[in-house]
Amino acid sequence: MPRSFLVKKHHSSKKPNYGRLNSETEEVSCCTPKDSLLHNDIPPHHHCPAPSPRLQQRAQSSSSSCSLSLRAGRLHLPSSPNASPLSFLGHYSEACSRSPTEAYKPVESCTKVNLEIQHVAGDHRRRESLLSPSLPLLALFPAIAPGGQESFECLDCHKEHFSFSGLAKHKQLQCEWSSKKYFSCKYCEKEYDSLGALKMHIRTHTLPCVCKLCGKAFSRPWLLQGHIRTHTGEKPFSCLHCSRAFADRSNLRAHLQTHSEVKKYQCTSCFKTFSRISLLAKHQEAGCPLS
DNA sequence: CTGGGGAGGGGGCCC
DNA sequence: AGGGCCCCCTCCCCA
Repeated sequence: MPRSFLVKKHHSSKKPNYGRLNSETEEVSCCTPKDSLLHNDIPPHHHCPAPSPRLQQRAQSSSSSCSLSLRAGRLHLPSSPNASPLSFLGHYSEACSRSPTEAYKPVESCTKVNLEIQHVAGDHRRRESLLSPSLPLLALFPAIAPGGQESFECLDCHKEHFSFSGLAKHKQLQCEWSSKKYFSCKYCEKEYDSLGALKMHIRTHTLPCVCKLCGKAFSRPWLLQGHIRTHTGEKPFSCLHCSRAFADRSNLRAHLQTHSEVKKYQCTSCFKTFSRISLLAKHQEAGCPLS
């Protein structure tokens, strides 16, 4: 049943880091733009698919640093336990020396590439703890501006900076995109701006509350409670105007509308009122005679 | 077709 | 952070 009207929409295609959250009690995920790149755009298997649409879009959009970032994700970078994020600057020139086609060519071990990136991610996270909010990994790769000067692009808002510290400060204090976190559901496309909201949503997939009487599963305990009332016949919500009682408060509220001469929902054309918005919608869809 | 009841689901808020 | 509750909503069914 579609409930999309209740879901917050973000103009973001962020995807979660499920590996990180699988260690938690529920399979939920948090991702920043950085995480998205680390864990989704660079595939952790051996078949290196084409660059993701997001990266392709960025690569085509203009910035040389974006282009580099894409290549770096496909390059077979040597492992070094002491590698810092900036050690990848050395690979920058290697990447630029290759043609785009070559740079995108699948390498022998994408897993190793992925591990390298993960290593940088770990290093990056240490840096991140000092420069919170997060710094995207790929922002650590400089581009060469037309004048020959290195520039560092914020991959969230695409603003360029001429020093790493400038970029860091921007990410920490100015970039609105970087300060936002998105939490995406692994079972569907919905995104939330808080972990709690996502956990709540994921319960609608996992349905942890099971009725002992009929086995039907629900997302929340109080939904199960309401369902159990259908077995017991309990109706704790009574109408003050008549003798009717209801098992559900919402249904009592809807019922109370029937006692009101002026219903809550009114047609703006004929001014007829309806007890439910769905009835008003039906009225308008059927074609209000005065509209 | 309309109105209403029953059942269930969603996010948000509060504690 | 998690549970309980609230409010709003939809869908199905029936009179």
